[in-house]
Order: sequence, then structure tokens, then C-alpha cells
Amino acid sequence: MAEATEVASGLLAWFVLHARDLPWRHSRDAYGIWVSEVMLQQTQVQTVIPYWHRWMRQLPTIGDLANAPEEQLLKLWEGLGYYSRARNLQKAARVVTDTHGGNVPSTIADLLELPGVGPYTAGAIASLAYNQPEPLVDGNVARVLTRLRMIEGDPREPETKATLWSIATQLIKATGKLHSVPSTPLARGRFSILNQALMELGATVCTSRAPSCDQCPIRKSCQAFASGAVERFPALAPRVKATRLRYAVVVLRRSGKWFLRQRGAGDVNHGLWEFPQLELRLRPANPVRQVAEWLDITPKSLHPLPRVRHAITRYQITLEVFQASVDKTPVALGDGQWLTTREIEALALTSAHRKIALNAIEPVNIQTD
DNA sequence: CATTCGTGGCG
DNA sequence: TCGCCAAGAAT
Repeated sequence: MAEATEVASGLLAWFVLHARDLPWRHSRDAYGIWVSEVMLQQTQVQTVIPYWHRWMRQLPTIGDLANAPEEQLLKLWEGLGYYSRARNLQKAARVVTDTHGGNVPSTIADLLELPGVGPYTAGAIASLAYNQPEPLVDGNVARVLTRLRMIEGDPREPETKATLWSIATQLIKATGKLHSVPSTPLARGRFSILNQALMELGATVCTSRAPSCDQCPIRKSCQAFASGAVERFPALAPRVKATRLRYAVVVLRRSGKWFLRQRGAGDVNHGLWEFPQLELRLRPANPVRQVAEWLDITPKSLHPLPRVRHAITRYQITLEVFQASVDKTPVALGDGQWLTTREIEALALTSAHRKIALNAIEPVNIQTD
């Protein structure tokens, strides 16, 4: 295990010199670290930073989170995606309040009981916040370790996953045996430093595309580097090709207000607000007639706004947007509310519908090619 | 165990 | 324009 020791000490030394100064690395309480970890699930650091600041300013303690109204949570999460993360965070805050005396637990078993906390996040909280000798494997660590040891399998498969957690555990054990460790204001304790170093290396040096092996502190131990095969790892299976969908979105105005609906329980993104939308067939190309019939208004009253594209995992969605002024609520729209601009600003919309709102309220000049 | 859940950036 | 992917978890 001399090699694991060398890797661990190399990572620690590198981290204290090259760590990014991320805001949650100054958090001294586990709550701030926990919030950052949940926000960072499948989400990049640069995206998370402003959200984390706003969240911690408005909900500085677990008690604040446990008592916050759902619309505040969703507004704070607006645009981050995976909105169930916000609701799970609050459920977990209530569990912490009710059964852990308001203190974020420090053991893996207790952490795994919390909604929204899985193997990775449990390891992250235990090691980063409490410096417990617990391993973690996220996408970054999987990339670093598959390259380090030339692990051929897909990191998403259970067998490969087990191998990676085992290697991460070896590194934690080696870290525990180091005689001396460097210190940094950005992490407290050797296990916290090691795990953050693994992730930091994956995020900034051992990147998916165009890795900077010349700047890697552990390249002498890296089997893939020695074989000139770094970019062959990790061997991820190709994703399912996205299915294309088209929707018409209607921005209806009536005496200075806009019509929006709230997604209901059981829906994807429930609790979020949106302009009414209608699924379109891919043909015909021009959906004006279909939309006009849906709303029972004349086609000429529909005015196009810039189309908006977005994706929900395996769906690639194009939104064809139309604006119209009406004097009554079209029957087909069902429940919804007529709202002012100011009211809409205070609601949580998906990113696509927030863009539509901005386009409708402050129309951009469309440059024709 | 396979699928689902968002979004923005980048080559 | 398009595919890929980023500090994963729940069902």
C-alpha cells in the first residue's frame, strides 16, 4: 500500500496549494456544507455559488429551513433543476430537528436516513464537515480513480461502483496513517482535505475532456497516463438518444395581467408556475391553427415570440411561443391565475418559462440572419 | 435494476 | 447544431 500512501500525500499537498476558494469551504457548520452538497448534485460549482449565497442568507439555520414556506424554497431553487432536491432538503431538516436535536448527524447510517442524502452525500457530510474517515465517490472521483488504476468497467455499473468505493476506502486508510499532513483554511482535517482534493483534481485537472496531465500531482502513479490511455477512461456507456417534443406556449394578456398555471401534485416540477402549454405534433411546421382552435380565438390574434428550447433528461423540447390579448379566460385552460408582472417575478418558474416571461415582458429585438 | 429528474456550458 | 456531462438520489 505504499502507492496509496504516495497518492494520498500527493493529493493533500496539491490541494493546500491549488484549491479553489469556494464559499462553502469557509462554512464552519455542517448545515452550510450539507446545502452545498445537495445543490452540487449533478450541478457545476459555478452555477451553484450564487444560489448557495442566497439560500444561506435567507435560511441561515436548519430551523429556518424546517419552517420555510414551500414557495420560498422553490423560488430559491428556481433555475437549478431537480426541484425535489429542495423539498427533500426541507424534509431532512425536519428530521434533524425532530430526532437529532437540530444537529446534522455525523455517522453514515444516520445521514443515509435523511431524504435526499445518498451514499455520496453521506460520505461528503461525514468527511468534509466532521473529518470522519469515510470515503466518497462522485463523478469526479470516479474519473480520477478509473484513470489511476485503469478500471475498465462503466462506473455506473454496480460492480465497478463497488471497486471504486473500495479504492476510495484504501486512500482514506492510507490518509489515516500519514505522519504529517499540511493545513489549509479551506478544509478542516486530513480526511476532509483528501476527499475534496480527489474531487478538486477531477474538476480542474483530471477533466473529462482535455485533461491537464502535466499539472497532475499523482501522474507518476497513474496507470492510464503511463499507457497513454487517459482519455479512454472512464468507459461510460452512451446515453439514450433524446426524444424530441414540441409544445406551444401561450402568453395571454388581459388588462395588464398574464395567465399562469401552477403544476399540480404528481406532475414533474409540481409547485412551479408556467404559461399554459399544449403538446404539438411534429408536423405541421406551423402550429398556429392548432393553438387558435385550442384557445377558441382567431389565428390572426396570435403573435410569435422567440422560441425557447430546453431539455428534461431524455426529452429535447422546443417551445413555440405565442402572445395574444384576450378579454376572457379561454375555457380550455382550466385552473390558473391572472397575475401582474410583479407577482410573476415572485413566483418560481422553470428556466424555460422564466425566459418566456422575460421575452414577453421585455421583448428582445430579434435580429434576422 | 432501469428509469426519471433540469440546466448550462463547452468542444 | 449537437452530444456530452456536472460534488446523485429516489423509485
